[in-house]
Amino acid sequence: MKSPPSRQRGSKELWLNAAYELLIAEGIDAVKIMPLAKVLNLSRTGFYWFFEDIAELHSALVQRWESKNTGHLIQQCNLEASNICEALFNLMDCWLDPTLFDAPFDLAIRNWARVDTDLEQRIQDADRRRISAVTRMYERHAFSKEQAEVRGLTVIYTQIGYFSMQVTENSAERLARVQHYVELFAGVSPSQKDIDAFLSRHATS
Amino acid sequence: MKSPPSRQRGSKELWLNAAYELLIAEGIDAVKIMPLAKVLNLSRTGFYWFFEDIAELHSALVQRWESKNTGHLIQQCNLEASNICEALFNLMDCWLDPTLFDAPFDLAIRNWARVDTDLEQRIQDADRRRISAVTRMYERHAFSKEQAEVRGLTVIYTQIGYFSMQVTENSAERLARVQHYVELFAGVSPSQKDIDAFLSRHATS
DNA sequence: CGCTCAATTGACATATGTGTCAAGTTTTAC
DNA sequence: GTAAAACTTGACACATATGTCAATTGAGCG
Repeated sequence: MKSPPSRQRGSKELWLNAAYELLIAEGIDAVKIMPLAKVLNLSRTGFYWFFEDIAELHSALVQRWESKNTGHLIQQCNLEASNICEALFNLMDCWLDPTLFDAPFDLAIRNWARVDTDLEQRIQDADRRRISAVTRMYERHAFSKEQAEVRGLTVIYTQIGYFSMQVTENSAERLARVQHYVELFAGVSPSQKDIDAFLSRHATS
Repeated sequence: MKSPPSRQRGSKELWLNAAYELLIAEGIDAVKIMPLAKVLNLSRTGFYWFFEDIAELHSALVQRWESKNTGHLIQQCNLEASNICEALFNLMDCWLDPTLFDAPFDLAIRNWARVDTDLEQRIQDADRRRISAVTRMYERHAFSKEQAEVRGLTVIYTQIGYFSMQVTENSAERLARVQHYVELFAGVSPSQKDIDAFLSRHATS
């Protein structure tokens, strides 16, 4: 059995978390052992007790990403909804709830993939799964295959574009804007009932 | 007067062009003097004859970007159009004509800005100008201020998202898709006349 | 107490990057 | 033809990164 860890100073998680923070803040090129050691106040070489080399740290970061963002997005698309607006509001929850979707993480991984062929492949798989989930959502709400596809693509592009541009709106602005996005992507105005349900989900406590 | 240059091996443009290629291919962290020298088959130190230091090279890259992408996008928004679909088709020319909009360059600069505060400021200015141009385009075609704004934002986000995701469609697919984007962003189907005008502009010779 | 083993460390070897400088080599212009 | 301007170079000094290794620390246990 695992006894209470009562670890010494370092640990795999400690290094990994610091790497995650650096990746998000400055991109993969900043994720280097020496700066991490400085931040953690550990000796640089201690790193090698937990990881084979820097490649292993990098791949641990990718695993963390894979087991997070895409899953939640697809889950939101598959929630029960009685009309397209309600379904879109469910999806838009990802825009507003950081526990559902870690946008800075997604962005950082995406930028990294620009210089890493393997990772690019994995991203494109994830993107296909996301787009397909949104497209099927449209199809369930009586959109033609072609309409569903264009709207599925556009919704995902818009989300990535929004995050890529690092828009700084306060949450009230964003919340108000979402209703208009839903109208645009649905092609019809959402009912007051659906708007209210959405707003109450995101009410500031 | 300036006599015909008939340069020796190096030149400011030579280094700058190589830097531009590297920036696009691998991001700003790859734009370093040693690799550039290797590519150009020049000695590393020759660089310092043309540039003060690496910061000057970087700032030359930003200047090149500023004097290119945003201008053309705004220009396309301001073209005369008799309806919103025609106007959107004009804008979408930027998606299809690399001389109007250098998408990889835009992306590379955008990623770079994530770790450079000054540059981030300049990008956000450019984004504001782009969004405002699209918004005013909608307003000229009788959209309400609020509608125009949401649609202006969405069009720009979609464009950035599309390029960020490095979608690989062949030009026929993309051309077909554009018509559906126009329909979505206009809220009405484009006339056959407007479609034809658009298609003939982008006919493969 | 002192053994053991997980965790940590500093010294070493090596690679890649920046920037300076004095000494060269071409061109061009008179 | 020659002198000045335009350009190139290798040697040097220095900083930051990766990875190996043998020696050391220190917590817990018998």
